[in-house]
Amino acid sequence: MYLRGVMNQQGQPGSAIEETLRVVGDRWSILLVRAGLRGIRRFDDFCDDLGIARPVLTERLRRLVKFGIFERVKYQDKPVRYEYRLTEAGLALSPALVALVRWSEEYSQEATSETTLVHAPCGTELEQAFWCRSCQTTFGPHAVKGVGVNGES
Amino acid sequence: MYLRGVMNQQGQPGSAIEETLRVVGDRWSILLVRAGLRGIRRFDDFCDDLGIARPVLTERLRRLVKFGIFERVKYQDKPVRYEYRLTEAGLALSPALVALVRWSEEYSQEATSETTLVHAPCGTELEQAFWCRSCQTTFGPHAVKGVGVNGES
DNA sequence: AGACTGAGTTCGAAATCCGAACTCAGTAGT
DNA sequence: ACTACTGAGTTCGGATTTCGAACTCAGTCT
Repeated sequence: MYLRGVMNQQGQPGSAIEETLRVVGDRWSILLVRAGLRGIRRFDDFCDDLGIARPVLTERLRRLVKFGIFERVKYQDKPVRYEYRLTEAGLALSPALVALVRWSEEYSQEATSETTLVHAPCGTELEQAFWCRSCQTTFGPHAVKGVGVNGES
Repeated sequence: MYLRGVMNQQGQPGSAIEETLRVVGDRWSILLVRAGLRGIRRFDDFCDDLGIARPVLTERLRRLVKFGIFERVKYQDKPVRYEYRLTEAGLALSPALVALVRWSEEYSQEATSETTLVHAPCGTELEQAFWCRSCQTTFGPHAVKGVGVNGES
């Protein structure tokens, strides 16, 4: 029997990830965060780099600002100009981004990637793992339980 | 000066994550993977659990199967019925999912989450970290360099 | 004056999303 | 034999999003 009772109807508050994915779960937002991490800050640069349509970029940036992932900062006065910078919260998305990049490299077809992810101090390619404080070990995804709310695996 | 030359035009192959996000970067796909991890396998159960519209679910599942994240498995004959199971590749998305869940808990408003993510063997709440083999240390997102392609940070 | 820059808006066409109702094969109950 | 039900979809029309291309607007540069 499959648990039918987990229930997640439309009207309900929904779990945290659901809300998060309503903000960040589209084709562009994650890419915008990645661009932000690569040092891109200006409207036209986001536009050129991602090939995103301008009206969509406008809307996305507004939303990401609203949810505290980017902030809109004035960087000159004469003609008043703004740029978009990742906030602390935005930076904190990098583990998710890294996990996606890793996955892409490993499983995506046409992965012509020369991507490298390195530990900045030493330059070694990094591993992503979970860390259990009490066991003092790192471990992979298979030993994780309870992904999400009410998670019976 | 901002690097204008990173270039990622529309027609181009695009980096691996871009392709990945074209598959998985929408409001539902990640949620479907999460549901899969929670043990949900059948069409109607996905439907009820997520509140996703049926035609959209059909299309999403088809796409995820096509990209090797789910597989469509016949589980009975008499009336022939199929269910959807996460593949190895699908399971491998869990680090990304976990990272998102963690982020959601920490930064999303209205985070009424009672989510817990634990190390299955011991039940301790888990940390997510990067692991540098040569330094033998774990470290956080700030010490990561080169997120994505051509990444100058 | 004329061209350019950066950050957007406005437009109409095309693609997606949605809920509700329908299909279709088989099973279970009366 | 008739009815109801199940599971995995499909069909429908309408609402929403997305798109590219062209436009705006303030200020600067030549």
